[in-house]
Amino acid sequence: MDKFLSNLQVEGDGRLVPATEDELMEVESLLIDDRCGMHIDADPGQTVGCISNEGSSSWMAHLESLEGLSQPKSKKVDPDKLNGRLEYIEEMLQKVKEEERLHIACGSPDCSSACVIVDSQCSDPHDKLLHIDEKLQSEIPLQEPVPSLAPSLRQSNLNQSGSVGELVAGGSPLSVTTKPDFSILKGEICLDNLSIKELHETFKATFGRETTVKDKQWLKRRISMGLTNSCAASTNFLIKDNKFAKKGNEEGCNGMYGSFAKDPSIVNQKGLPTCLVGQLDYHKVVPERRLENHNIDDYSGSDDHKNEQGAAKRVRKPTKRYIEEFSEVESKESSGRLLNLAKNSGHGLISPKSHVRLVRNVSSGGRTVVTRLDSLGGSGIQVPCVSRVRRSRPRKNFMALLKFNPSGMGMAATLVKKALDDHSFPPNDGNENRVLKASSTPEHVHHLFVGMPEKGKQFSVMSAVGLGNNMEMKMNSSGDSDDNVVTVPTSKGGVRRKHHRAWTLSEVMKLVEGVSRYGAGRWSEIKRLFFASYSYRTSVDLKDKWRNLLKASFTQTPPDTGMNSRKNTGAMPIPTPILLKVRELAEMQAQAPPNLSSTKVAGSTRKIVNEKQTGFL
DNA sequence: TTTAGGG
DNA sequence: CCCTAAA
Repeated sequence: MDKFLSNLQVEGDGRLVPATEDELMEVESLLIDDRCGMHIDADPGQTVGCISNEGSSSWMAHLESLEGLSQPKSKKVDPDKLNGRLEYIEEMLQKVKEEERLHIACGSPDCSSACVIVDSQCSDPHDKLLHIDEKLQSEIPLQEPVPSLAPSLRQSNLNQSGSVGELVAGGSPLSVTTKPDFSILKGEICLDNLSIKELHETFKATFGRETTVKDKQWLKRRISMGLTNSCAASTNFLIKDNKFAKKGNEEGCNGMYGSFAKDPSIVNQKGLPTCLVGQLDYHKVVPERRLENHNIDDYSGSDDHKNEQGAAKRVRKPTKRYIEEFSEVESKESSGRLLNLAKNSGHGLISPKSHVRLVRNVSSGGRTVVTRLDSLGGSGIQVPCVSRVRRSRPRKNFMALLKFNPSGMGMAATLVKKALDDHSFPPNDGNENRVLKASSTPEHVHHLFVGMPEKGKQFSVMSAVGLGNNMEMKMNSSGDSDDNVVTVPTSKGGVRRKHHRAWTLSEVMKLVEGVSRYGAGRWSEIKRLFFASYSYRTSVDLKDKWRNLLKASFTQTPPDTGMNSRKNTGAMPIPTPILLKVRELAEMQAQAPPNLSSTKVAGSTRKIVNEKQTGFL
C-alpha cells in the first residue's frame, strides 16, 4: 500500500507518474497541510489516518481552489470535474488493489492490513468505490502483525459528493480498555438511520450524559468522535463514517476517527466555507471569539447544551481537534497514557499547563511519535507525523538473505549488521531496509553462536552490539541489482561514479565478515559472496574500504589520537566494536602496521591464517 | 581480470 | 573514488 504513494504521483492532469521519495514527502506534507484534505498515515503499523468530513463543500472547495476556480461564496462545483476526479480516484483504487495483490503474491510482509472506509452518508450510485474497498479488505490476508516502519499510506476515497472518505489503518489489536456502554450498539449501527431520539440515546451511551441538541449531523459527528476517542482505538469496531460495525479481530483497527469535521453546512461569520477559511489567512478569521470558543466547547466534552446547540452551527477548526485526538490515542496506544492534550494556545480558556508544548516527541516502545507544529494556514496547528526510518522500498525476503551466508557466523553477523543499520548510518539506497520487530530476534543470534565455537570470540563483539541495541533488525533485500550506477563522464574521457555511495554499516560488516572468512585481499571473492547484490561495490571498493577501516581501527581506537571521539563529520562513525574487529582481523592476518604491537605474532599468525583460509593471501 | 598501491 | 602497474 505504501508503495502506492511512493511510486505514484499525481500530475496536474491527473495522471499517475512515478515519484521519488522526496517528492513523496512533499506530497505528503501537502496533503497533510491541506485542511480540506487528508491526513496521510505515514506510520505503517498502527497509526491511523483520518480524513473526513460529512459533506462535500470542503472537498469541492478544495477542488475549486485546485483548479483556480475558488469562489468563496459558492459551493457549486462543476460536475464534470468532479467526475473526472472520481474516475481518477477509482483509478487510484485499482492501482492500490493491484499493489496489494502484488504484495500478497510475493508474500511481502509489508502489506499490512488496511481498511478503507468510505463515507457512507451519501447513498450514491458510486458504490463502486465502496465495493472496491470491501474487496480490498477481504483480500488483505491476516498477517502477523509485523510492524514495519515503512511509511505507509492508507488510501482515501471520495464518494460522489466529493467528501473525503475516512482513513483507517489496520494493525494489531490492542488491549481493550474501558469503553462506554455499548449495549445499545450491538452489531452494526448506522447512525444515519437513527432518529434524533435514538441518537440521543446513543449519545448518552457514548458520553454518559444527555444532550438536547437536535441537530442530527452534530449528534452523529459527536457520537462518532466519542466512540472513536474513547474506545475505537482499542476495539474492533469499524467505523464507517456514521456507521459502526463490529469487525473481526484480525481486522481490528487500532483507531478510527469519526468525521472530525467540516460540516459543509457550517459557515463562519464571513460566510466562507470552512475549508476556505483555512486557505485564506487564518489569523484573520480566528480571532473571532465565538469561533474559538466553539472549538473549545466542542472539544471539552462537557459543554452545556446551549453551546452544543450553537456549536453545530459554527465553524470548526477541524484539524486541531483531530490532531489532538490523534495524539491522544497515539499516546495511549503505545504507552498507556501520557501527556495531556496539547491545546493550541491563543485562547486562554484552556488550562495553562496543557499547552506548554506545541511540539513534542513521544517516544515509547521503540516507536517515536513526533508531532510537529505546522502552520496550517497560519493556525499553528499541531500535526502528527511519524519519524521516518525507512523511506525506500520494502525489503524482500529476510530468510533468503540469511540462507545466503555460508556459515552460521555469517548469519549472526548479518543479523547484527542489520541491527546496526539503523544507527547513524545513511539509508542505503540500493539496500532497502525493512524493519522487523526484533524483540524476539536476539535469541536467534545467540542460537547461531552455539554452533560456532572458534569464531565465537570474533563475533561476540558484533553480537554485543546487536544485543545492545534495541534490536531493530532490518533485512537486506536479496537482490538490489536495481541500482543504476550513475556515472558521469569525466573530462579525460573516462567515467566515474557520480555519487559516492556512503558505506553502510551493513556493508561494512559484510566486508569485515568477508575478510574474516576469506582474508584480506580476496576481494573479488568477497565481492561475489557478500556483495553480490551491491552492483555498485566493486572489489576495488571493498579493498579501499578495508584499507580505510584498517587505518581507522589502528589510528583511532587504541591510543585515542588527539581528536578522539569522532569529529562529528556527517560521515558515518564506525562503531568501535567493528573497528575492534577490524583490528583484530588485521592483526591476525598480519596487516597490522609493524609499529603497533602484534608484530611479533605477525609472521606465524599470517601463516596460520593462510593455511586456514585456503592458503593464499 | 584481479590485486595492490598511489593519487 | 580513480588510475594503473603488475601478476
